[in-house]
Amino acid sequence: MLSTTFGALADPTRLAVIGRLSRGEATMGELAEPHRITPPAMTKHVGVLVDAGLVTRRRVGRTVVCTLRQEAFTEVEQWLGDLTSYWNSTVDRLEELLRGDDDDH
Amino acid sequence: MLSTTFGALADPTRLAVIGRLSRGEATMGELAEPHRITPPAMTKHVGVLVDAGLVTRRRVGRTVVCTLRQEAFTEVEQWLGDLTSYWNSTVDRLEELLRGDDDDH
DNA sequence: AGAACACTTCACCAATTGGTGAAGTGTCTG
DNA sequence: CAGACACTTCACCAATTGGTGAAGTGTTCT
Repeated sequence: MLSTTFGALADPTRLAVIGRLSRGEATMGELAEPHRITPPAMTKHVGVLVDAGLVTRRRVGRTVVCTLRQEAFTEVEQWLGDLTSYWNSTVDRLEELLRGDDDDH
Repeated sequence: MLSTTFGALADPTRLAVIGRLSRGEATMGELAEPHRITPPAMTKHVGVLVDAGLVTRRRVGRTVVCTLRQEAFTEVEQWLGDLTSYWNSTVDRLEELLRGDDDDH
């Protein structure tokens, strides 16, 4: 569900993790490092992102490497696109009309 | 904060409210009607959306009319744009390389 | 084999969230 | 002015969330 995706993004730490992962893969330790946070807390945060389908985890040696699943963001893009395209086709036109910017009529 | 915005969108009822308001203004009653939910619950949901800056409320007679604040979504658009533009400029190129689709080099 | 490392799982806690019914506030209608 | 109407505020509740320290798991290093 889309609300689950937004729920996963509804936390500054997790948003920062997404930002970090958008620059490339990272281990749990690398993700935790900039945030004054304990390992269990980061495990939970990444768990939320994995459950929402935004991130994948795999074991590499004794580390765990996390990767962003770009496909998961297409749903959000779609939703936002639908929302804003509607405005562009109706509200903006109406505003133009109200302002009198009706040159092309 | 962006995480607050996502937090406001992290609920199916509130997502439906946003969808409804994208088609035009609506009263609290109109917003509550399709969701088997009590008035206090809808007051809370809309309150969350107002606090996040996504919606404005104004009294009209004895009803309360809600309106979407489109500007609030530009922050999300910006964030999503940054995220995906990065993939388009690097990851896709890398994948092309790995697949051997390097015709234009 | 034993120690160090990089997490994860396991209680556990305080704060927040989504819901409720009951009572309160402001507005229109007869 | 009395009642109906459209909410909102007020406790209150159960479930979820974000955090912790302590103990457990799997991997590498010596």
